[in-house]
Amino acid sequence: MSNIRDVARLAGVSVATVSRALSNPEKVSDESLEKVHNAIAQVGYRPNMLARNFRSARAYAVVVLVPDIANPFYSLFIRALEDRAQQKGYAVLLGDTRGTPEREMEYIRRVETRLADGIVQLRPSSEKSQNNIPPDIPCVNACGCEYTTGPAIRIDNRAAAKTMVNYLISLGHKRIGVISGLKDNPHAIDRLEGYKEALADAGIPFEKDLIAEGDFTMWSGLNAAFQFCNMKVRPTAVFSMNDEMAIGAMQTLKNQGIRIPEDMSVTGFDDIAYAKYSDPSLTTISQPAEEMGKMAMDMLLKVIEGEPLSQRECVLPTEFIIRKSTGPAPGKK
Amino acid sequence: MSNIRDVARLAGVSVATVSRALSNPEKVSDESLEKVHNAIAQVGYRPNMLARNFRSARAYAVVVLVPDIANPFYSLFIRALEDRAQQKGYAVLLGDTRGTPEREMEYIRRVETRLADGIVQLRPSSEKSQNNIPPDIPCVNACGCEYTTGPAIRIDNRAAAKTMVNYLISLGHKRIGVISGLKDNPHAIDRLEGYKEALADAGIPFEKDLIAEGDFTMWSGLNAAFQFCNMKVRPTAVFSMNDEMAIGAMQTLKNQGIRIPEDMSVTGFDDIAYAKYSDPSLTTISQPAEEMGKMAMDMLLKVIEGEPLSQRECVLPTEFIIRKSTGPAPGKK
DNA sequence: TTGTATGCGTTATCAC
DNA sequence: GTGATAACGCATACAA
Repeated sequence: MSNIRDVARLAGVSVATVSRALSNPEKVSDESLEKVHNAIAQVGYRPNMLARNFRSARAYAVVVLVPDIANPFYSLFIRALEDRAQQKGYAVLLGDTRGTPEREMEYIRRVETRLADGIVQLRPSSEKSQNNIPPDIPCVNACGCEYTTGPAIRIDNRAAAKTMVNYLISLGHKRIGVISGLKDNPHAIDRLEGYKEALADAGIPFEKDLIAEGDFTMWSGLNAAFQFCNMKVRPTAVFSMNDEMAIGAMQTLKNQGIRIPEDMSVTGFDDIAYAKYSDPSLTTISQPAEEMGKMAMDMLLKVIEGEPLSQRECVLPTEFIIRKSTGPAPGKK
Repeated sequence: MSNIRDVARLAGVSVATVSRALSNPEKVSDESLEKVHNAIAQVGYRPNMLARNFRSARAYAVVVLVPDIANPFYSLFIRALEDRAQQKGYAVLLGDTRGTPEREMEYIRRVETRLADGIVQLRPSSEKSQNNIPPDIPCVNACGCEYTTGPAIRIDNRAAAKTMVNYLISLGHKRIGVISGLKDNPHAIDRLEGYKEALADAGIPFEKDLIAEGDFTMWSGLNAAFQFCNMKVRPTAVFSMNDEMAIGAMQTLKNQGIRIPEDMSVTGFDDIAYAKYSDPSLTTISQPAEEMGKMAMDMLLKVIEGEPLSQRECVLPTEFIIRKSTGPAPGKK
C-alpha cells in the first residue's frame, strides 16, 4: 500500500507538497500539481483517512441513535440524514439501541473515544427519562417532541393531535377512543394533551376508560382494539398515536365485523408508506421525516463546527391527511 | 483531553503498561492494573480510538451497501447485521446507494481509504450488472441471489418461487400472472425461472403476456395490477415477486371489484411485517432476513481477519407461509 | 513483568 | 511555492 512519501518521491517533490496538492491545491503551482497527480495515478495512491482523521482529531462521522431502524418512520428519517451527511463528507454510524440504555451508552462511548464527532438522538426523552448524553458532546435531538434541552428538531405533537381530534368531532364523533403509546412516552404525553384540549374545547368530558395503552407496534394496536370492541358503549372513532397501531387496530375491528368508517372511524399518525395502502386507507398526520433528517444533520454539523445556531429548536409543520378510514359518526350525515 | 501519557504519569508506570492494561490485561500484574485503573478513573481518560485504529491500521467498521434503507426487508437485515457488528466491536457505516453507481463508488472509496475494513453488499448483481467492488477489498454478498462470485449469503429464489407457483397450481390455477421486478434484476430472473419450471412441470404453457414488470415498489404493483384487470381472460392468480407490489396490486384489484381470493389469488415474497396485516393477509415466502444479517457479518469478519471460509456461499432456507390471499381457482373447490 | 524507543501517515509550522 | 521536520496518541519490538 503506497503512502504519501512514495508519491512525493516519484513526483520529485516533498511530502508537504503532495499533502497540499490534495487539500489546498490553490497553494501549489500547476507544474507541481500535475507531477503529483501523475504520480498518484501511477502508484494508485489512496490517502489513508485513518491517519488524516487521527491527525486532524476528527472522525468525520456521526452516530444516529435510533430506537428501531425497522420502523418505517425512522428509516425514512435516516435515509435523509445519511444523504445529507454524505454530501457533507460525513459518515453515519448506525446506532440501533433496541431501547436499551446499555446499547445507548455503547454508542455514546463511541464519540467519547473519538470514533464519531456527534450524535443525532431519535429517542424521545422527557424530564423523567433523561437521555444520558454528557453535555459536552455535540448532540441534536430529532425525536420530534418537546421537553428537550439541547438543540432540537421537532413537530408540534399537541397541535397535530388536536387538529385530528377536532376533525373527528366535526364529523359528529363524541365518544373517541385513543390508542396511546406507553404512558410515559413523551410523544404519547404530548398527543394526549392535544386530544384533551380538543375535547375540552368541544365540551366533551374526558373519560379515562377510552384510553388504551399500546407501544407503537402493530401488534399492540391489534390488541388495544379489543378493548374498544368489548365496551358496552363503543367509541365511534379511534385516534391511534401512530399508523402501525392503527393498522393493527383496523385488523381487529374488521375481524369483529365492525365496518370502517361506517361503524367506526380510525386515524393514525406519521403517514408511513403503508398508510396509503391499508384497507381502508388511513386518515393520518404526516411528519416531514426527510426534512427532519436533513435539518438534524445540518444542525449537528453546526454544533460540531462550533458555529452558533440561529435557533435552539426548530419546529416543523405537519400535514393533516384525510383518507378513507374516517367518516361521519353513525347516525349523522 | 487526557491521553495515555497522563495516565501513565499519574499511575507511576510507563505508557506501555497502560496500553497493555487496556488491550492485554493478562500481561500486566494485578498491582499495575489497579494503579492504572485508578489513574484512568481519576483523570476520566478515554482512549483515542482514532489513534488506536490508525496505529493498528484497522477501522473496526464495515460499510453496508443497501439500495434503500426504507425497504422493510433491508432494514430488518441491517438491524441484525448491526447487532452482530456491535457484539464484535465493529461499527456499521450506512451506505444507502439509492441505486446510483456514483454513490456506491463513494462508499467503496471509503474502504479504499481505510475508513472501513470491508463491505456487505445488498445490491443484487448479475453477470451484466457487475458490482464494481475491486477484488482486493473484503466483501460479502448478501443480496440473496445467485450469480455472485465472492463469498455470499443467499436463498434459493428459484426453488422458493417454484414452491409458491406449485401451490397455486395445486389450488387449480392455470392462468397465473406475475408481477416481476425489472427484467434484468437478478432476483426477478431467478424467481421467474422458478415460475417457469413450475408451469412446465404441470404442463401449462408459458405466456409472455402474463408477466407485468414492476420495480419492487407498492406503486408499481398497483400499476401492474391494471394490466391484469384489463385482460380479456384474466388470470385467476397473481404471483408477485415481493410483498410491497402484492399489497399495491391488491389495492387495485379490490378497487376494481375483484374479490381476493375468491376471484383472484395474490401471493407475495419476503414476508415483511405488513404482509400479516394486509387485507387480506398475504400468502408469501419468508426470507430469514435476520439470520442473513448475522451470517453476513460473521462471514465478512472472517474475510477481514483472513480466516478461511468453510464454504464460499451459504444458502439459507426460506419458509412458505399460507395466509388468506390465496384460495381455490374460481369454479374449483 | 516492565520500560524505552520507534514508527504508523498525515498535516502544519516554520524557514527558505 | 516549496521542503524539512515536528507533532498527533497509541501499540509494539526489544531490552532489561
